[in-house]
Amino acid sequence: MGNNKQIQNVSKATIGRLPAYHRYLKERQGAGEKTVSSTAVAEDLHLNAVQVRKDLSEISSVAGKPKLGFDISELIEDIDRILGYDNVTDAVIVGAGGLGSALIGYGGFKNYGLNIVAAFDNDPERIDQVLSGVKVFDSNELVKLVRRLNVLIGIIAVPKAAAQGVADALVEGGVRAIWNFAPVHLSVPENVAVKNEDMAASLAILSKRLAEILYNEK
Amino acid sequence: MGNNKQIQNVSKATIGRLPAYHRYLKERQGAGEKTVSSTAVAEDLHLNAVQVRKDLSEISSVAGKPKLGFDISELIEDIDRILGYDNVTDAVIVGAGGLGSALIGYGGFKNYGLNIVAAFDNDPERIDQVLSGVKVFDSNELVKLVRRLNVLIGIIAVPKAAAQGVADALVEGGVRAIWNFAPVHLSVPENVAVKNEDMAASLAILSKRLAEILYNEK
DNA sequence: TAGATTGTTAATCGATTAACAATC
DNA sequence: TAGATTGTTAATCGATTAACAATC
Repeated sequence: MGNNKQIQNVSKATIGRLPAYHRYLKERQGAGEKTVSSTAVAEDLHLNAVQVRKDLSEISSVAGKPKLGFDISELIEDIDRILGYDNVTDAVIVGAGGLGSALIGYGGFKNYGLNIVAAFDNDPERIDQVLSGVKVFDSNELVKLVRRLNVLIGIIAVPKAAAQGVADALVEGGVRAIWNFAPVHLSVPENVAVKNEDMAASLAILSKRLAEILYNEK
Repeated sequence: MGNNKQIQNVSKATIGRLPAYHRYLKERQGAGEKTVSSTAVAEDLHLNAVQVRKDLSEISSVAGKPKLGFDISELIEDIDRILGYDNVTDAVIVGAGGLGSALIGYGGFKNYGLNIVAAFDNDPERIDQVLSGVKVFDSNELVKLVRRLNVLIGIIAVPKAAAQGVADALVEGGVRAIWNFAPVHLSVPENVAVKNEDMAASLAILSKRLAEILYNEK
């Protein structure tokens, strides 16, 4: 019942699935549906039905109804609130090269509650450019600007040799969460969250599955 | 003992950590070290020492020596072999826009055993371009070309509306593993592996940790 | 030798899945 | 009403962590 479900209470595994539910629910809503059953969600997303039922009942502020299922717009609101999609958070990105500019250009992060307010680079050719509406500043200004803008999230998209230095600067500027696209382990204080986007790890897992598949049909 | 450790026997969680070990070991090797203890690895990568010891003993073809630790170059070779970093696999990428060209330009995948041999796009402005040495072909040629090149891995970096169609074409061409950067669930036959690079899910998990940190010091 | 570090067994933890009664 | 679908408890699974004897 209560309307105060908090992100803290929801398991990490469930949180990781919420974006997929959100996309799916938006899609069904767009198709004019009003309710959805966990059975249907499970089938379409290729998940276990019990898992979906548990996830949805855990996050839903309104109980599902036997025979009917869950109210789609209620669920969407709940996920919006839990993941903070409704109140956008500011972030900065460091590194305006290939990956950095792709991330800036993607633009879709706004839908996920993330608003990139500034980019940083130390290449004079990139400084002062405006990429997809985001201005590139000199890395020297990072600490000062991050502090002034009161930004809590930093995205690292620099070559690996530079990543730790950037992390240090972000922390010094007051950032409390770092999304790291550089293939290195970052050392940060305990009270700063780091999420590594480790492409090599993803690729390793995909290769493992591929190897299994090929092996099984040998 | 035996030199035939296979990727199949190693747990998924361990596989996911191997790339980080690999990077770390390369670094120590570069610094002139010959052996390394799991205690040291654990400390530097902020992992649990028992976990590291278990991972390393699981993958190492040569047992670690009490007091000394593991032989660095042996470990590197073992990981190379398990993850297939030693025998490069060909892949194609579909979508040569912002993210696609960033991935192509990254180039570092070769170190991870992945060689991008062709790109596809349906935008006439992009077709026939050569990005970082990779030629962009017309998407119409995808099935034919993938089949002819005998490529087993496909990378999807197209807008979400196009992703399922691309997946179908890749499968038709004979691809057995798909690395999907589009924010959609793909339906593929059972004997095709899919690894979703779900940025929204990563971001959700990072936001959760940030929320916890801020909550705890409220 | 002494002790740092290994390998392995057992305990714990978190997440998934199975089973089933409750109910719209 | 009948039955599809929920919510919840218990069983299972995989992964992590703790404990400790073996050993270079």
